[in-house]
Amino acid sequence: MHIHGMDRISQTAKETAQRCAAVSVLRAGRSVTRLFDDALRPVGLTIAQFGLLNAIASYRPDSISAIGEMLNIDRTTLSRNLALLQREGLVMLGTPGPDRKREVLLTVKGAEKIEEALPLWEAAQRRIEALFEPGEYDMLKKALSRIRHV
Amino acid sequence: MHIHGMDRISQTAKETAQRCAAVSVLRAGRSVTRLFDDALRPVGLTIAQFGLLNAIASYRPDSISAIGEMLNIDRTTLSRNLALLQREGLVMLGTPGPDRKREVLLTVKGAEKIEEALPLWEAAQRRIEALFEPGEYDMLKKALSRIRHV
DNA sequence: GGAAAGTTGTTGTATATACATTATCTCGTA
DNA sequence: TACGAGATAATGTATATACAACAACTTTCC
Repeated sequence: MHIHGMDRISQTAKETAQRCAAVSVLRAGRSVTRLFDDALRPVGLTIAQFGLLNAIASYRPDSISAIGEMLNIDRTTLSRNLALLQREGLVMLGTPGPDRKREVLLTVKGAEKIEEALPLWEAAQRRIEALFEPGEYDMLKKALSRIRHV
Repeated sequence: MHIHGMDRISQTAKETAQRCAAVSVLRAGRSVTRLFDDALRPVGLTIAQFGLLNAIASYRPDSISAIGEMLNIDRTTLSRNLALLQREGLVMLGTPGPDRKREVLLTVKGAEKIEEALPLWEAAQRRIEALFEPGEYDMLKKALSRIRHV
């Protein structure tokens, strides 16, 4: 096919942009972030914070690094994100053991915050799921999980 | 099924974490970001910057906001990201017209940077595509694009 | 036993992201 | 014509993210 009004670099750039996995995933990431952040704003949580609280509630991690492996987040990022949640009284960080690990615990206030946020999260989550046919959403999650383990 | 050693909130939290679209997408996003950032480090670009340069090369946007619509990025974010690329001499921002729009142009140095980065990007991109069967990757992109337009 | 290597967490720095607000301009309309 | 609505960009502020470097501890291996 002949290409009109477009020089070579522009054409290559267009193909790159269309093909790039990072462009696709990150663009969708900004959309979901906006959707869930908007939904959770009334309870004063971002979706990142809600996800972090849920990870802690799920697994009672015995170290900060353990959360990092679950969520694929760098320890140094978590160090700061947890400091914020601690400041808000939603989590407690145990004193470092002899191996320097710090247990991470949900406070009562943190558990209540999750409960409070849950229906707001559910509404947003349904908006996403409604975009897909049955089974399709699970396939998407499987595909994303494959990327995660690259 | 009976649940062992797990209280109610922990069980709910686990289900939430498994189901949450934001957790899936953002976790994959951190992985791809790391993969591409590592790949592009030798040429001094992040994948966000490479994506932005490619968008500019593709469409010669007549305003900052126009890039935002393409990439689903807030104008205020772009304002700062572009200032950085301008500082590096990779893009030029036109002087605001009477309607306050600023054209965004790739410099020669910017075009060269894209060329230089392209093989590094290609290698990383192939690593992602290799995770999927033929056609599967396209389905993933379609699914993500549906989320993008939520 | 002791040095090297690995693990864990923190801090300095830089980039990415978006909301709220502000400044400036255009345009439609009363 | 003036005025308000909308578009456009910049800036203040806050969160999210990760790499480099560091401190402190454990483990491994000679």
